[in-house]
Amino acid sequence: MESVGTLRERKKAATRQSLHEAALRLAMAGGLDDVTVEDIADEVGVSRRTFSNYFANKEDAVLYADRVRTRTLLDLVRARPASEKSWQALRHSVTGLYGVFTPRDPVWVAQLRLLRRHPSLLARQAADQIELERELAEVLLARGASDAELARLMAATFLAATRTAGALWFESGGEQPLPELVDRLLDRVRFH
Amino acid sequence: MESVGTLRERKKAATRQSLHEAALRLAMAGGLDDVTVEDIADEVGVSRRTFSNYFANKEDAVLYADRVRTRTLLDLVRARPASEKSWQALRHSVTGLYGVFTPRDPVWVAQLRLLRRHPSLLARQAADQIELERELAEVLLARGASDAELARLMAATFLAATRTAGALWFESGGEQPLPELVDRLLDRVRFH
DNA sequence: CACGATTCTTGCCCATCGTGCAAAATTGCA
DNA sequence: TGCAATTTTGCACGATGGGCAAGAATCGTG
Repeated sequence: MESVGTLRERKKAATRQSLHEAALRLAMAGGLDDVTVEDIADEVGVSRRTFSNYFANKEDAVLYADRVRTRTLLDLVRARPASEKSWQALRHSVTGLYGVFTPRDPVWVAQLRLLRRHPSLLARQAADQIELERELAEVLLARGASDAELARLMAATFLAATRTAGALWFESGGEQPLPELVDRLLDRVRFH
Repeated sequence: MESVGTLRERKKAATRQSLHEAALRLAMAGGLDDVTVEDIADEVGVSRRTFSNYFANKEDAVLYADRVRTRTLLDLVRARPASEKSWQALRHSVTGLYGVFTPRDPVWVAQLRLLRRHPSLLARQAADQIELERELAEVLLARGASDAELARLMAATFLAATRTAGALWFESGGEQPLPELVDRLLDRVRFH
């Protein structure tokens, strides 16, 4: 199971992943505030300075998987048939996302709980989303959305809706399947 | 023009406002990164430690007016006649908001430019919005929204749309009036 | 394989930050 | 006016992010 890329690249990827996992693990265990950057670096066997070469701060490290998932979403949208309307493409893509990353993964659940509770994580996550919003709008436009304004509005609304679904799902203790919740919320919004 | 409250309260409010204005002014002038908390405190004639008694960090200080505006929005929504549907109440409230805070205020424009550019401000602003989202949903529900899920979805969508309108308005260099843009975007969204 | 060129890691340093704490200053109230 | 409550300030401390340069690891090529 040799991954692609040169040894250097693979090592960097491994280190980044390790740092992310360590950050997540430690934050889940003791609470984000009680974890220092140094703790995370030590856990991985790397210097504090090296941590900074990979992530700007612990929040970024914790949310790394989120950003990866984000990239995947963009790819999924790009891969949808051009005949599909924008909103439909988004709905199908997010369904595909939940296929790739099993929503029942306990780590993911725990992370979500953490996110809901910690303001500084919420802030970073929201900032990431705003950046994503732009890219998503571009993709929609390239796919043939009627106008730039609508593309931006749809991207923003889509992300707001999925985020809300996540919030509701977490608050409800995960009783109803997340994919259904997401789908239902997205279905309640219309554009014209 | 004696404001309400005891002298202490008025002084605190004045200090807070001064710190906010100083933070905004300095950040607009030299860029947020080149402004230290100490700079802001000095500008107001107060100690660094006192700054911390009012704001957690410079971003919070810069965005203080935003949070005030946010409060106003909540009040406006609460004040709408109960007969109005949720979405209409939101649309009318935001119109009222732009009546209170003149959208052509150059300070507000400059702040918006700043916000669009600076990641750490985006992050804080987004975090504030998420908190607002919750309260807004509560208000909608209290006003008679059909269900909690819809209330949350509407609150999130509404904020996403207004934020998008602001972004588009800024990017277009403010050529079309912001209120119109907001109204048009909000009009393009429907729920059921 | 060898070796120069890249790229990554580390340690050191420093300005800044957020905050607990206690003393000093200011304001409220009787 | 004088005591109580609140606010401001200085001090100290651990933590942070990032510039810089030396050392280590990896790469590509001959």
